[in-house]
Amino acid sequence: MNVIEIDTVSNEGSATQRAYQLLRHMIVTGDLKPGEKLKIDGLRQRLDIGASPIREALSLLTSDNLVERIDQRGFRTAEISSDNFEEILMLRCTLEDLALRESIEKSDEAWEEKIVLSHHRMQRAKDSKSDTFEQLHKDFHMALLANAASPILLKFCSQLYDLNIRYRFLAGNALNYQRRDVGDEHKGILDAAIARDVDTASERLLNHYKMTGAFLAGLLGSGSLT
Amino acid sequence: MNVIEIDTVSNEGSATQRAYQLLRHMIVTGDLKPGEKLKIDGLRQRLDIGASPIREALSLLTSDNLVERIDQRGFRTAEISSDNFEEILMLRCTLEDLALRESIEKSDEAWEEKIVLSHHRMQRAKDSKSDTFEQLHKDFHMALLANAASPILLKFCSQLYDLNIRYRFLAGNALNYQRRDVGDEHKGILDAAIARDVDTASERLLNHYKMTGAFLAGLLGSGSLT
DNA sequence: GATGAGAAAAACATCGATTTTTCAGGTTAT
DNA sequence: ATAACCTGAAAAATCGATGTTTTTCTCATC
Repeated sequence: MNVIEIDTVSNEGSATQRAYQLLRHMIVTGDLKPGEKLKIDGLRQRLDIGASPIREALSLLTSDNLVERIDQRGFRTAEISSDNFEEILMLRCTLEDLALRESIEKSDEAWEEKIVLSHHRMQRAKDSKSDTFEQLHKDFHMALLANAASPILLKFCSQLYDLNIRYRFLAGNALNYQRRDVGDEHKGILDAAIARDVDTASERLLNHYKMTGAFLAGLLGSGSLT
Repeated sequence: MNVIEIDTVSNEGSATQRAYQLLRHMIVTGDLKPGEKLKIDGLRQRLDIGASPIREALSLLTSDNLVERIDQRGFRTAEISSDNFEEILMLRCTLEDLALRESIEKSDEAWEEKIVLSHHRMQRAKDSKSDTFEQLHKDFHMALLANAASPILLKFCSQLYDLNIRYRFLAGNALNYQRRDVGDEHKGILDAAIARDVDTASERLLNHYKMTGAFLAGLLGSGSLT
């Protein structure tokens, strides 16, 4: 048993997990374009992972709505459309509202400390590489909901978050995103959550989504993404 | 369009699709018990399908929350618990309410005809083999929602339906289920939907779920399923 | 009688090769 | 000119074999 950790990132976990993470990242960030055909052989070479793990990873992504599987005809990345975007936005508002209320209702000190911490980490990374910021941004939003004792609901929220962020990346993320006063919005949500003010927190959270949503919907409508 | 028996699935489509359908059926009906280890080799022999398609099918089922994957340690069916059941019930009520309202709002004659037809088919199969009835029962419920132009929402509803029906099967489905006046409840929902009476339809639908839910929650609480 | 090391067995994960299916282009018949 | 029909290349799906990890079992030791 040789414990030789040469390449921590690329060699830990199963090949399937690695393929899943890599592919998801590539799709969400737009590295693989909407509707693009995903040829097994091409990906096999590009990721240096065998066909079976790639196939399994793509099957997993299918259920995340990031990949479509066409029987006997392979896989392709999910298409984008303004209808699709609006549905995601609508569902996020409904489900995150639900989750946030439950999360705050069950709140305790440990949870409070976690959201403060993840907010701080996100703030600190405001100007760093967008990948890092985006991860911390997701962490913050999921931390807000994390106290809801509803695993399925949280899974839905996480999926919808990724579907949504994909549109943001496709629109050229950081550029326009951090220009609005998102910092203030996050602080506002955090404060209301700490104060256990459910209604205010929820209202601010949904507003936060709808603002970004309206902006992206504009882009989609104008056809600059298709 | 022909109403085909489920058994005809044996040779059509890809091996992965077959494995997926078969396994899902086996899990939902309780043929594979909650928490049971799913040994690839055993399933390979039992279904007469190679390991790769089975693996892929299990990956798909993982994202349906019917199977859990433990890295490097294989697959097992999802556990059951009363918490899990209550979450499913809660989410179904929220999401189906949403979908039903949108579906009725966008209603047209074609949709109206479809729900009448699927209701009739379900009624006709009331006394037949439970598998057939259950399929038509799901068809009816999904037909009610089908007009909602929200593919993701419908997918969530379908997933939650399967998660829920699993509990019904585990409780010894048909036995107690058809004893209550479920026929009347269905008719009531159908009538309200045809009349485009959104509030009544939604109220009846949710009641329909909560009645079954309360019964099953009782069983779960008493520990007769665990 | 409990414990823990180490070996054997089982099961998982992955790869390479083979089979099956689809797709594109050109050909023939109407 | 168009539609139906081949045909070969490309890709997907699947199988069988192989390498690794986990689990089980044995047996000596405390």
